[in-house]
Amino acid sequence: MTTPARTRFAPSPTGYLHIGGARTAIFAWLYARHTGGQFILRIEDTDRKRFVPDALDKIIEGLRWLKLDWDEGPDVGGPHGPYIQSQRLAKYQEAADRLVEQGHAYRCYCTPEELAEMREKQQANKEKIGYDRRCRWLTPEERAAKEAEGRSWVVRLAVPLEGSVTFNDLIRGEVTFNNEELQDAVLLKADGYPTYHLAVVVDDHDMEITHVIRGEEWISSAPLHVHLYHAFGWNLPIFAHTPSILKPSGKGKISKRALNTPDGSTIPVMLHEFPELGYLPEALFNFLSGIGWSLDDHTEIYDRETAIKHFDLKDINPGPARFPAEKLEWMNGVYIRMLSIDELVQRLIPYLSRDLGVPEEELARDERLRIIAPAIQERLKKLTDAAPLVDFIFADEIDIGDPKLLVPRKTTPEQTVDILSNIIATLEQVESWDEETLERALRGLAQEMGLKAGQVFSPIRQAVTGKKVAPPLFATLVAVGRETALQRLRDALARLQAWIQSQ
RNA sequence: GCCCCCAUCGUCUAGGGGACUAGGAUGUCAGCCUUUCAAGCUGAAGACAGGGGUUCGAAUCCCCUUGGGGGCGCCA
Repeated sequence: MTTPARTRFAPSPTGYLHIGGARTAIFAWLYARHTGGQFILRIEDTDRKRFVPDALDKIIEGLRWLKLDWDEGPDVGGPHGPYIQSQRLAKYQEAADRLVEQGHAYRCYCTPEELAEMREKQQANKEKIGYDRRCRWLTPEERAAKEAEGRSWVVRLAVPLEGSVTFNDLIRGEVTFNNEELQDAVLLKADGYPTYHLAVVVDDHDMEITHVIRGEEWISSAPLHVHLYHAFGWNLPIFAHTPSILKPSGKGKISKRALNTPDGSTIPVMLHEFPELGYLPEALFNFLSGIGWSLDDHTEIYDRETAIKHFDLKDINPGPARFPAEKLEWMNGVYIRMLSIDELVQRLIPYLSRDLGVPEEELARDERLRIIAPAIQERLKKLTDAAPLVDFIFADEIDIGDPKLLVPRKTTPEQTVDILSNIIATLEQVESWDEETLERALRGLAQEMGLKAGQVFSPIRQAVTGKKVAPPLFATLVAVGRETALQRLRDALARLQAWIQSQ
């Protein structure tokens, strides 16, 4: 067994959590659980301008829905709290002061306007863009003058001017940057809030994080963090930069809003959208864990216990991956089919209630739903697919549409009148209303009339469900019930006759 | 523009010098099953980006090219 790891997921409430972030969270969670360590949730809310009020709730809801539990976090507490960065400001300020005192950082008095001007000039002259470190070289007198002016300031890291930094990434191996490429990044903003760079390093150290697992967009700021760890005199954690998930088109990484797939359908990208769209959390978990990582060379469907057992950060494939949307549809269907009937019904109820306008308690009591459930189970890719498959059961009246739809292929309307009459007669006399009896009776009728089974079945389907495509016929009839089914057949017959007359 | 990361079937992946005539899955196509639609079963097509090395031997190691991704904010 590996030594217990402390990993964390640190979302920022500046927006909702997308599946790329959710996948990183899954990896961090899996590794903590695999090593028997702890998983920590930390909120990085140091950007006061971009704060989105309900983002945090949505993020937490989503993580809980995925059943990622954390051992320490804003809502559960822990020995290293608080776990919300805006409540830890004093720590960052102290840390920044310390760096300034020791000469690892300095106060910069440049205004945003001055910096913008500088960048413009750099662009115009095709120079390298970046802070020119003008405040790094200020003499004590100049500094005193700026302070006396009452100018506000930020704290910047005094990055080494020469040499290079190398750090080890568990997924990618050694990564080296020349110090010349690095910026004197801002650590503490004028409003007293830390930037990401200061806050992560201070918190990860403070919270004893052993493995920093985050998206690959952070890889280019990792050298900054390494310098910060050195400046503080702290040991480096182990880094693991997760590959990003690209749009299905492969153009750019996944961002906000639903995505268009090549076949014209759309897929959601925000974690909180998945529940309402009928995806199962265990399916999404399995699916997301399989992007950039695989259990072995042949297993696709596995539960989280199995994933925990086999997971290792070093097995993550470093290459970016497109979002394989079709595979999720398939996998969600697999998970739906693995549900017991009781569980399927339970999970279906909220969706049917929402889409059909029937109260949940009523659906829970309605045995017709339980009867039809086995018949629709293998037809569902998402829980939301159920409503259009069963709506006829709960409808007061069926719109059969064009009466011609009652007429099977290779059959005339007149013959269909005959067929329907016989069906009604047969069903009126059937001794019991169960699938087996109905099938025997209706197949017998077809044979008697010298018809193919489909010629008898399809008018029934159309009359009872109003659809060309519906769940298997006998289960459908049983679910609808004898009286309703017969009534719908009689209505259909009447409409067909009326239509023939009018021709 | 500069820096960093990456590169196996359309897509997600297995592979970490000989076990590779490159495995699985999805998607596609065909057949079977069949009352519609599914599901299921069977089968087919389908990849080591290109070029140089290293080696007896390279999908696997090195270099270059190409292509993709990311970063270059008082945003995370």
